[in-house]
Amino acid sequence: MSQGSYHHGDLRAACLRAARELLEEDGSAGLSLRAVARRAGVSATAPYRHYPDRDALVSAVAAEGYRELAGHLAAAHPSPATPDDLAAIAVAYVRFALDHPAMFRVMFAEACDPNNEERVAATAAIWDYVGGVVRGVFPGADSAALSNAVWAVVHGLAFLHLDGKLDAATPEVVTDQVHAAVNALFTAARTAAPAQAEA
Amino acid sequence: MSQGSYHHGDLRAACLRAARELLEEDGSAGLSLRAVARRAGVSATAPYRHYPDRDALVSAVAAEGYRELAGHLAAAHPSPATPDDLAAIAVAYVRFALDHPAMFRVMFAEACDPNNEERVAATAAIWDYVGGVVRGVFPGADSAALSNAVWAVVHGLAFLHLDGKLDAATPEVVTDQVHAAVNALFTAARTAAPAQAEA
DNA sequence: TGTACATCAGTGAACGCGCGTTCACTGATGTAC
DNA sequence: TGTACATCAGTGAACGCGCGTTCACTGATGTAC
Repeated sequence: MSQGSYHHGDLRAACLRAARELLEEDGSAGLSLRAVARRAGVSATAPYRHYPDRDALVSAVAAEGYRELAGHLAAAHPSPATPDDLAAIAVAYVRFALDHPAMFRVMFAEACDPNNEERVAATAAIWDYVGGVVRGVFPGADSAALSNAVWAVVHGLAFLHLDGKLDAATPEVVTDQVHAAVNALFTAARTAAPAQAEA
Repeated sequence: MSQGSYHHGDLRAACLRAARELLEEDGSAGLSLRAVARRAGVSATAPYRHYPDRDALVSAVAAEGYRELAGHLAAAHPSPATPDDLAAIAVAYVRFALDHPAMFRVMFAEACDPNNEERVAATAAIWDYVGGVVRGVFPGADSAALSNAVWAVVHGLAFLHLDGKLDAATPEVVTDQVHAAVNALFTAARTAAPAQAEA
């Protein structure tokens, strides 16, 4: 009973749901407390019972997004061990971004205040996850640097597709591009300039 | 005389300058036509002489950013031929993002309408530039896929640093991390899982 | 060189809008006796 | 079981704000004769 069925039923959850819908429909510009209240069928000030201010609601949306992304990645491959497995996870990451574009932006764009514990924890969790994958796929590598690099590749692909800088006409095209990009990266080094190849 | 010294002198340029200052000071939330006019010392409606609406001004800022980024990259290394040269360009890309965070976001974030010719052309120019670098450093590779991958790495590193997901305490730290990430990527493949290494 | 005129950059008042947030309130729910 | 009360989720009016944009205007500049 602690957070269910009072007057409205569960306004806290309803606000979150409304916020995500607005986000997907109108982008982050459309995400206002008043619009959320309107969509939840409630007075403009009702959400203040559950969120101290607008930022709190936005952070809650971001937190939910982080949890979903983590689940989505874990589901893509249970125990990745090869570059191909890694590519599958990369595809899942990019697909998540394209499936929830506005939420993905909320998760990773400027409103991110470094003081919000939930966000810091979520970021750390992603980093740890990527680190684990990298250590599994490339044992013995400089895992910190490589984790950054791998995260950057998938994150960059996600944003470039999201922003229309790369062709994202169909999910299949995106999947192929992500696969191709990751594979290209890991085969390029083998044919790299002699200066490094002989080192 | 076509676009200099009329009443104000050159309000068009003054608006652009004011817009960039506001962007760096308050983020994109602070970028309003009224604020631009205020900062340029001019009435709220004066900018309409030079920009039909707010979007036009924002697009002009983005276009300027693209031009500067291109120049910055070209200056980082005149004729890149090795992975190290490529790393130097990666550093330049990330540094540009951190030096002009709000403008970088304007250039690459959601407001990007696919119909704006200036933006499409700028994107194509960056892609071509990266493609040229990649072909120089990795002759014989799948240059389209690898170009996407390389752009994604630098773009991802830029955004992750920008959003505080990676440590960006000092320029030196960032430089080192970018170098490390790029190097890790191009050495990882050589120690990659056998499944691919033997293919 | 001097005057009349056209151009058009910049003005200032006004519009309607949606926003975040406050406040005192109402009325349904759960609880103590 | 029934009544009195406390709690607190949701209400609705109101606030001040800055925004984008319109409109008729003013007045400095450049140009034609």
